[in-house]
Amino acid sequence: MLAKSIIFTIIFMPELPEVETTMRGIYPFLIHQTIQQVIIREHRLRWPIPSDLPKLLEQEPILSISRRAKYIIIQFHHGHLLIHLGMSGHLKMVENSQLNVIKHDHVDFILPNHLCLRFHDPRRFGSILWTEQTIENHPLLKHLGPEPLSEHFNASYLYAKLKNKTSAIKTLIMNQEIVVGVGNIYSNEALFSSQIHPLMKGNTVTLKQVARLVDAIKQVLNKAIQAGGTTLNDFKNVEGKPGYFQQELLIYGKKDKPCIHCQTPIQSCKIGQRSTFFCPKCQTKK
DNA sequence: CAAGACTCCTGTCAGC
DNA sequence: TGCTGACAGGAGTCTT
Repeated sequence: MLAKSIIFTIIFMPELPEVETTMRGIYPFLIHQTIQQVIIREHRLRWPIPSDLPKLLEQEPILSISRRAKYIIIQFHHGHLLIHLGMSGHLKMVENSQLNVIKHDHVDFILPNHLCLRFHDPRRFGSILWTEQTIENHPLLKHLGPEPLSEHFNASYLYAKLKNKTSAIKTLIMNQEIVVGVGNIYSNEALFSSQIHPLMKGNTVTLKQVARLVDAIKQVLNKAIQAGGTTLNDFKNVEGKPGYFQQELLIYGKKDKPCIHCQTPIQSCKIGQRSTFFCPKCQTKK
Protein backbone atom coordinates (compact mmCIF):
# COMPACT_ATOMS: atom_id res chain seq x y z
CA MET A 1 0.00 0.00 0.00
CA LEU A 2 2.65 2.43 1.12
CA ALA A 3 5.01 1.60 -1.69
CA LYS A 4 2.34 2.22 -4.31
CA SER A 5 1.49 5.67 -3.09
CA ILE A 6 5.04 6.96 -3.13
CA ILE A 7 5.99 8.01 -6.61
CA PHE A 8 9.44 9.30 -6.00
CA THR A 9 11.67 9.25 -3.00
CA ILE A 10 15.35 9.14 -2.32
CA ILE A 11 16.93 8.39 1.00
CA PHE A 12 20.45 9.56 1.62
CA MET A 13 22.61 11.97 3.39
CA PRO A 14 22.32 14.79 0.95
CA GLU A 15 25.39 16.13 -0.67
CA LEU A 16 25.24 18.07 -3.90
CA PRO A 17 24.62 15.12 -6.25
CA GLU A 18 21.73 13.93 -4.14
CA VAL A 19 20.18 17.40 -4.06
CA GLU A 20 20.62 17.72 -7.83
CA THR A 21 18.96 14.34 -8.33
CA THR A 22 16.10 15.28 -6.03
CA MET A 23 15.61 18.52 -7.92
CA ARG A 24 15.49 16.69 -11.25
CA GLY A 25 13.16 14.10 -9.76
CA ILE A 26 10.54 16.53 -8.48
CA TYR A 27 10.83 18.96 -11.40
CA PRO A 28 8.32 17.35 -13.79
CA PHE A 29 5.74 17.03 -11.03
CA LEU A 30 6.01 20.65 -9.92
CA ILE A 31 6.72 22.83 -12.91
CA HIS A 32 3.79 25.16 -13.74
CA GLN A 33 1.60 23.50 -11.13
CA THR A 34 -0.36 25.51 -8.59
CA ILE A 35 -0.01 24.85 -4.88
CA GLN A 36 -3.46 23.93 -3.55
CA GLN A 37 -2.63 23.69 0.09
CA VAL A 38 0.34 23.72 2.47
CA ILE A 39 0.16 21.53 5.56
CA ILE A 40 2.78 22.09 8.26
CA ARG A 41 2.90 19.41 10.94
CA GLU A 42 6.17 20.53 12.50
CA HIS A 43 7.47 24.09 12.38
CA ARG A 44 10.71 23.43 14.21
CA LEU A 45 13.35 22.86 11.59
CA ARG A 46 16.80 24.48 11.63
CA TRP A 47 14.86 27.71 11.55
CA PRO A 48 11.14 27.80 12.23
CA ILE A 49 9.00 27.48 9.13
CA PRO A 50 7.21 30.83 8.64
CA SER A 51 3.67 30.35 9.91
CA ASP A 52 2.20 32.40 7.08
CA LEU A 53 3.70 30.05 4.48
CA PRO A 54 0.32 28.50 3.57
CA LYS A 55 -1.16 31.94 2.98
CA LEU A 56 1.84 32.91 0.87
CA LEU A 57 1.84 29.85 -1.35
CA GLU A 58 -1.71 28.61 -1.69
CA GLN A 59 -3.16 29.15 -5.17
CA GLU A 60 0.22 30.33 -6.41
CA PRO A 61 1.74 28.77 -9.53
CA ILE A 62 5.27 27.44 -9.54
CA LEU A 63 7.34 29.28 -12.12
CA SER A 64 10.63 27.40 -11.91
CA ILE A 65 12.64 24.93 -9.89
CA SER A 66 16.39 25.16 -9.62
CA ARG A 67 19.33 24.45 -7.36
CA ARG A 68 22.09 26.60 -5.88
CA ALA A 69 24.62 24.78 -3.72
CA LYS A 70 22.50 22.41 -1.64
CA TYR A 71 19.42 24.62 -1.74
CA ILE A 72 16.45 23.73 -3.89
CA ILE A 73 14.85 26.96 -5.06
CA ILE A 74 11.19 27.06 -6.05
CA GLN A 75 10.23 30.31 -7.71
CA PHE A 76 6.84 32.01 -7.47
CA HIS A 77 5.64 35.36 -8.80
CA HIS A 78 6.19 37.08 -5.48
CA GLY A 79 9.23 35.29 -4.06
CA HIS A 80 11.22 32.12 -3.64
CA LEU A 81 10.90 29.07 -1.46
CA LEU A 82 14.28 27.76 -0.32
CA ILE A 83 14.51 24.14 0.75
CA HIS A 84 17.62 22.72 2.35
CA LEU A 85 17.66 19.03 3.23
CA GLY A 86 20.19 19.31 6.02
CA MET A 87 21.61 15.91 6.58
CA SER A 88 18.62 13.68 7.06
CA GLY A 89 16.00 15.46 4.99
CA HIS A 90 14.41 14.26 1.80
CA LEU A 91 11.59 15.14 -0.50
CA LYS A 92 9.13 12.65 -1.85
CA MET A 93 6.26 12.80 -4.28
CA VAL A 94 3.22 11.14 -2.79
CA GLU A 95 -0.24 10.33 -4.08
CA ASN A 96 -3.28 10.63 -1.84
CA SER A 97 -1.42 12.68 0.67
CA GLN A 98 -3.89 12.25 3.51
CA LEU A 99 -2.79 8.64 3.68
CA ASN A 100 0.45 7.19 4.85
CA VAL A 101 1.77 10.05 6.89
CA ILE A 102 4.69 8.72 8.86
CA LYS A 103 6.79 10.11 11.64
CA HIS A 104 8.89 13.11 10.59
CA ASP A 105 6.74 13.96 7.55
CA HIS A 106 6.83 17.63 8.50
CA VAL A 107 5.40 19.51 5.52
CA ASP A 108 3.08 18.74 2.60
CA PHE A 109 2.72 20.88 -0.49
CA ILE A 110 -0.53 19.68 -2.04
CA LEU A 111 -0.68 19.87 -5.81
CA PRO A 112 -3.53 19.19 -8.24
CA ASN A 113 -4.45 15.59 -9.08
CA HIS A 114 -3.96 14.31 -5.54
CA LEU A 115 -0.22 14.76 -5.79
CA CYS A 116 1.82 16.01 -2.91
CA LEU A 117 5.40 17.10 -2.40
CA ARG A 118 6.33 15.98 1.09
CA PHE A 119 9.27 17.10 3.22
CA HIS A 120 10.53 14.46 5.61
CA ASP A 121 13.42 15.12 8.01
CA PRO A 122 14.03 13.08 11.16
CA ARG A 123 16.87 15.22 12.53
CA ARG A 124 15.35 18.53 11.49
CA PHE A 125 18.65 20.01 10.32
CA GLY A 126 16.91 20.96 7.12
CA SER A 127 15.11 24.21 6.46
CA ILE A 128 12.22 25.67 4.52
CA LEU A 129 12.45 29.40 4.04
CA TRP A 130 10.58 32.06 2.17
CA THR A 131 12.16 35.15 0.68
CA GLU A 132 10.91 37.99 -1.44
CA GLN A 133 14.47 39.18 -2.09
CA THR A 134 16.28 38.40 -5.27
CA ILE A 135 17.93 35.08 -4.74
CA GLU A 136 21.49 36.33 -5.26
CA ASN A 137 21.09 38.77 -2.38
CA HIS A 138 19.73 36.31 0.12
CA PRO A 139 22.01 36.27 3.18
CA LEU A 140 22.36 32.49 3.01
CA LEU A 141 23.27 32.49 -0.66
CA LYS A 142 25.22 35.63 -1.37
CA HIS A 143 28.53 34.47 0.13
CA LEU A 144 28.51 31.07 -1.54
CA GLY A 145 31.43 30.06 -3.71
CA PRO A 146 31.11 28.77 -7.28
CA GLU A 147 29.33 25.60 -8.26
CA PRO A 148 31.92 22.80 -8.37
CA LEU A 149 30.86 21.64 -11.81
CA SER A 150 30.97 25.08 -13.35
CA GLU A 151 33.93 26.45 -15.25
CA HIS A 152 34.37 29.09 -12.55
CA PHE A 153 35.67 26.34 -10.32
CA ASN A 154 39.07 25.61 -11.79
CA ALA A 155 42.67 25.17 -10.69
CA SER A 156 43.71 28.80 -10.83
CA TYR A 157 40.62 29.90 -8.90
CA LEU A 158 41.13 27.35 -6.14
CA TYR A 159 44.86 27.93 -5.97
CA ALA A 160 44.27 31.63 -5.40
CA LYS A 161 41.72 30.87 -2.70
CA LEU A 162 44.09 28.53 -0.87
CA LYS A 163 47.14 30.76 -1.12
CA ASN A 164 46.71 32.46 2.26
CA LYS A 165 44.99 29.69 4.16
CA THR A 166 46.61 27.71 6.90
CA SER A 167 43.69 25.37 7.59
CA ALA A 168 43.66 21.77 6.48
CA ILE A 169 42.87 21.34 2.80
CA LYS A 170 39.95 19.08 3.70
CA THR A 171 38.32 21.79 5.78
CA LEU A 172 38.88 24.30 2.99
CA ILE A 173 37.21 22.31 0.22
CA MET A 174 34.25 21.76 2.52
CA ASN A 175 33.98 25.51 3.08
CA GLN A 176 30.93 26.64 1.08
CA GLU A 177 32.44 30.09 0.54
CA ILE A 178 35.29 28.49 -1.39
CA VAL A 179 33.28 25.95 -3.33
CA VAL A 180 29.75 24.73 -2.66
CA GLY A 181 28.43 21.23 -2.46
CA VAL A 182 31.44 19.27 -1.25
CA GLY A 183 30.42 17.47 1.92
CA ASN A 184 32.38 15.23 4.19
CA ILE A 185 32.10 12.01 2.23
CA TYR A 186 33.01 13.41 -1.17
CA SER A 187 35.84 15.49 0.26
CA ASN A 188 37.41 12.30 1.59
CA GLU A 189 36.95 10.60 -1.77
CA ALA A 190 38.32 13.52 -3.80
CA LEU A 191 41.43 13.87 -1.64
CA PHE A 192 42.13 10.17 -1.87
CA SER A 193 41.67 10.20 -5.61
CA SER A 194 44.03 13.17 -6.03
CA GLN A 195 46.54 11.68 -3.55
CA ILE A 196 46.58 14.66 -1.24
CA HIS A 197 46.79 14.27 2.51
CA PRO A 198 43.70 15.82 4.13
CA LEU A 199 45.80 17.60 6.76
CA MET A 200 47.95 19.46 4.25
CA LYS A 201 47.69 23.18 4.83
CA GLY A 202 45.93 25.12 2.11
CA ASN A 203 48.88 27.38 1.39
CA THR A 204 51.25 24.44 0.85
CA VAL A 205 49.26 22.66 -1.83
CA THR A 206 50.96 23.07 -5.19
CA LEU A 207 49.22 24.24 -8.34
CA LYS A 208 49.68 20.80 -9.81
CA GLN A 209 48.01 19.19 -6.82
CA VAL A 210 45.21 21.73 -6.90
CA ALA A 211 44.59 20.85 -10.54
CA ARG A 212 44.34 17.17 -9.62
CA LEU A 213 42.02 18.00 -6.75
CA VAL A 214 39.69 20.10 -8.88
CA ASP A 215 39.47 17.30 -11.42
CA ALA A 216 38.83 14.76 -8.68
CA ILE A 217 36.04 16.81 -7.14
CA LYS A 218 34.33 17.24 -10.49
CA GLN A 219 34.75 13.56 -11.26
CA VAL A 220 33.39 12.24 -7.99
CA LEU A 221 30.39 14.58 -8.12
CA ASN A 222 29.66 13.84 -11.76
CA LYS A 223 29.84 10.13 -11.14
CA ALA A 224 27.39 10.43 -8.28
CA ILE A 225 24.99 12.53 -10.33
CA GLN A 226 25.10 9.96 -13.11
CA ALA A 227 24.46 7.18 -10.63
CA GLY A 228 21.66 9.31 -9.25
CA GLY A 229 20.08 9.52 -12.66
CA THR A 230 20.02 5.76 -12.83
CA THR A 231 18.59 5.63 -9.36
CA LEU A 232 15.92 8.07 -10.41
CA ASN A 233 14.66 5.78 -13.14
CA ASP A 234 14.62 2.86 -10.77
CA PHE A 235 12.62 4.87 -8.32
CA LYS A 236 9.63 5.64 -10.43
CA ASN A 237 6.71 3.91 -8.75
CA VAL A 238 8.90 2.30 -6.17
CA GLU A 239 10.00 2.90 -2.69
CA GLY A 240 13.69 2.49 -2.17
CA LYS A 241 16.81 2.84 -0.22
CA PRO A 242 19.97 3.54 -2.12
CA GLY A 243 23.02 4.40 -0.09
CA TYR A 244 24.85 7.11 -1.93
CA PHE A 245 23.39 5.82 -5.13
CA GLN A 246 25.35 2.67 -4.50
CA GLN A 247 28.39 4.56 -5.62
CA GLU A 248 31.44 2.74 -4.52
CA LEU A 249 33.24 4.65 -1.83
CA LEU A 250 36.97 3.95 -1.92
CA ILE A 251 38.10 5.57 1.31
CA TYR A 252 35.21 6.85 3.40
CA GLY A 253 34.41 4.52 6.29
CA LYS A 254 37.22 2.12 5.37
CA LYS A 255 39.32 2.42 8.52
CA ASP A 256 41.83 -0.45 8.80
CA LYS A 257 40.83 -1.84 5.40
CA PRO A 258 43.61 -2.14 2.80
CA CYS A 259 44.07 0.77 0.42
CA ILE A 260 42.98 -0.33 -3.06
CA HIS A 261 46.27 0.93 -4.52
CA CYS A 262 48.94 -0.15 -2.03
CA GLN A 263 47.17 -2.35 0.55
CA THR A 264 48.36 -0.12 3.39
CA PRO A 265 45.69 -0.03 6.13
CA ILE A 266 43.55 3.07 5.82
CA GLN A 267 43.77 5.43 8.76
CA SER A 268 41.17 7.73 10.23
CA CYS A 269 41.19 10.89 12.30
CA LYS A 270 39.05 13.93 13.02
CA ILE A 271 39.56 17.12 11.07
CA GLY A 272 37.30 19.99 12.02
CA GLN A 273 35.10 17.60 14.00
CA ARG A 274 34.53 15.48 10.91
CA SER A 275 35.47 11.87 10.29
CA THR A 276 38.40 11.71 7.96
CA PHE A 277 39.88 8.70 6.19
CA PHE A 278 43.12 8.54 4.24
CA CYS A 279 45.85 6.25 3.02
CA PRO A 280 49.07 7.26 4.82
CA LYS A 281 51.15 6.02 1.91
CA CYS A 282 49.29 7.23 -1.18
CA GLN A 283 48.23 10.61 0.18
CA THR A 284 51.26 12.80 0.53
CA LYS A 285 51.63 15.72 2.88
CA LYS A 286 54.02 17.40 0.46
C1' DC B 1 40.23 38.80 10.14
C1' DA B 2 41.08 33.65 10.50
C1' DA B 3 40.62 29.31 12.64
C1' DG B 4 38.48 26.21 15.37
C1' DA B 5 34.81 24.85 18.63
C1' DC B 6 30.10 24.49 19.51
C1' DT B 7 25.36 23.76 18.42
C1' DC B 8 20.98 22.05 16.62
C1' DC B 9 18.56 16.71 16.30
C1' DT B 10 17.39 11.71 16.26
C1' DG B 11 18.41 6.99 14.54
C1' DT B 12 21.72 3.53 15.14
C1' DC B 13 24.80 0.73 17.42
C1' DA B 14 28.23 -0.86 20.91
C1' DG B 15 28.70 -2.04 25.57
C1' DC B 16 27.06 -3.33 29.90
C1' DT C 1 16.00 -7.40 26.95
C1' DG C 2 16.65 -2.77 28.09
C1' DC C 3 19.20 1.08 29.24
C1' DT C 4 23.03 4.43 28.49
C1' DG C 5 26.20 6.84 25.94
C1' DA C 6 28.81 7.76 21.83
C1' DC C 7 28.52 8.94 17.22
C1' DA C 8 27.15 10.66 12.64
C1' DG C 9 26.80 15.09 9.90
C1' DG C 10 25.61 20.63 7.25
C1' DA C 11 26.45 24.81 8.24
C1' DG C 12 25.43 28.99 11.00
C1' DT C 13 27.17 31.18 15.03
C1' DC C 14 30.07 31.85 18.81
C1' DT C 15 34.79 31.91 20.92
C1' DT C 16 39.56 32.27 20.78
